[in-house]
Formats: sequence, structure tokens, C-alpha cells
Amino acid sequence: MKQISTRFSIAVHTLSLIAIIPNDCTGDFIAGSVNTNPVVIRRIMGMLKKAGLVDVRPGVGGASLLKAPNEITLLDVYRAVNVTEENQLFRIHEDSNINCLVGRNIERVLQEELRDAQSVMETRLAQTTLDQLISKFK
Amino acid sequence: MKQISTRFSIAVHTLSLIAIIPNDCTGDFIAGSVNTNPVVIRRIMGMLKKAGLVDVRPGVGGASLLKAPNEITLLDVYRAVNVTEENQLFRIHEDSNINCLVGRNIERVLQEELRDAQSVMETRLAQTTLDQLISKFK
DNA sequence: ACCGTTGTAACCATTATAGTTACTATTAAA
DNA sequence: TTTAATAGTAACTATAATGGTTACAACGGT
Repeated sequence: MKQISTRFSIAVHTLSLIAIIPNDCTGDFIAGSVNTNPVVIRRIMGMLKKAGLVDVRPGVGGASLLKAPNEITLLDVYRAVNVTEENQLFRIHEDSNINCLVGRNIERVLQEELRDAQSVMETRLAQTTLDQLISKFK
Repeated sequence: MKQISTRFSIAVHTLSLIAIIPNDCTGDFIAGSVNTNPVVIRRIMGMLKKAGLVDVRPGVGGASLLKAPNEITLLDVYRAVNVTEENQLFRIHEDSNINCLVGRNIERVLQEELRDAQSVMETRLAQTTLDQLISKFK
């Protein structure tokens, strides 16, 4: 099965670092903590920036949070890095045969159920803040 | 973002057909309703069979449910077609730098949260049966 | 002006997906 | 016993997302 990209977990990692070390969090430094290529970090930082979560200083380097850690939820991060216009976790096959009872109903009926399932997952993500996460580090 | 495969929705479609038309549900017939290649259906049927949800009759053709429609949940189907040993919806980056406070904690802490999020989604899937789904067709 | 940094473009290898062709095995019916 | 329809599967393909990489321009404090 294709899993949800590590962009998400790397983004959470990145924001945690910025929260804990407000200054000196350059892309290279974060890459060193995540253990990946700096460009991967810069790409993700760009998404976080676009989502209004961080401010990145070009030239001088470093980043800072634009919201307090207790105001940033995992859902915010999830949304920031999952680049799709519509947030559709499940993909449903299209072009079913409308001459068939199942074919002409399955998309609509399944759509409702899966949207619900996705929704409860996102609600759960929204219940955890960056703050809570960091407080569990030891 | 990479979405969850249409195998899932096609599998639900397939089971709905078998439930409604207990006889004569050959792979070609189902493929005609789903509007895809018969081999795609046969592959998915193989997974449903392996999961103990259906009985497929080789030679003569056709399939039948091994459980009542009100005993088959969306979670059962989801599990049947998402071929991975561990059910990990979210992928977390590995090899973080353990010399960093965030690096050595992020995996464990995030793991807990994401497992929870996945869990509530699956619980929601488990609340819908094939029976309920079919009753919404019109 | 210099140097470290950000922002991107471009490229690549890997992987999952979904469709396709082709073939064998199975089973009922002629 | 032969035939026809079907299941089961292997092999191949095209497409797309991912994540890593190199390269380079733009930026900004010292």
C-alpha cells in the first residue's frame, strides 16, 4: 500500500526544531537532524511558509514560527504538506457502468462514508498541538 | 498526494454486486460494471478470497459471499486489499539524528499520535456494513 | 565584496498503480 | 470426450508520486 508521504513527519520534525531552537534553524541544520538532503527540507519549508506556519529569512537564514506552538495542530501541518486542491484521502474508481444498479450508486454512497472516515481522522489530528508533542520529548 | 488505491472502492463495488446478484457474477461481468479490465477484477477477487470474504468458483465461474452482508464492514474490505503486513497509513522518516532532542524523540511520539488518527478512521470504517451501503442504492 | 543561506529547476532511481496480453487450469455442458 | 467459458497468474507496459541529488541564481548581514 502507498503510505502518506514522509513529508508530513518531516514537517512536524522541522516545526518542532524551530519551536525549540527559535534561532539558527537553517535548512542545513534541520537536514542534519532529520538526516536527509537540505533541498528536501527547503521544499517542505516552502510548503510550511505557503501555509503561513513559518517565516523563512532568505539570505541570512533561519526560520521562525508564525503561530504559537499551542496553536499549530498536526492537521495544520498535514494540510500544509499534502499538496492537493481537494483533500481526498481515498480514491474512488470512476466511469462505473450507469446501466448497473451498483455502478450508478457506488460512487455517491461510498463518497459519503469515506469522507466521514477521513474526517474523523483529521479531527483526531486537529486535537494534537505542536506544544503537546514537544512536551513528550525527553 | 498519493491517495489510497481504487482497489478498495473496486472491492466494495465487487462485493456489492455479488451480494445483489448472488449468481452469475463472473469476473467479466463485474469488470463490465466497474468498467475496467477483467484481470484487475480477478486480482482483487483473489485478495477478497484470501481474506475469506468470498468463494470463487474456478471453471464454472461466479462468486459468493462467505459472510452475510451485514457482517462485512468497510474495514474488512479495506484490510483485505491493502496488502501490507503492518497497517501503517502514515509513513515516518527514519534515521533521525539521535544526538538531537527532536531527532531521538520524534519517531516514538509521532508514532503514537498517528496510530491514534489511523485508528479512529478504521473504527469509522468498521461501523459501516455492506448491507447498509447497499440499502442506500436507488 | 564576500560568504552562507534560501529558492528552484532539473534530473534520476525507486516504487505503487492499473491496465494489457497471453497462457494454463478448471468445470459444466454438449 | 470434446468444447466453451471462466479463473488464476505471469509478464509487460505506461504513468505518477516520492525522495534524493546537483547546480545555480538571488538574497542579505558582516
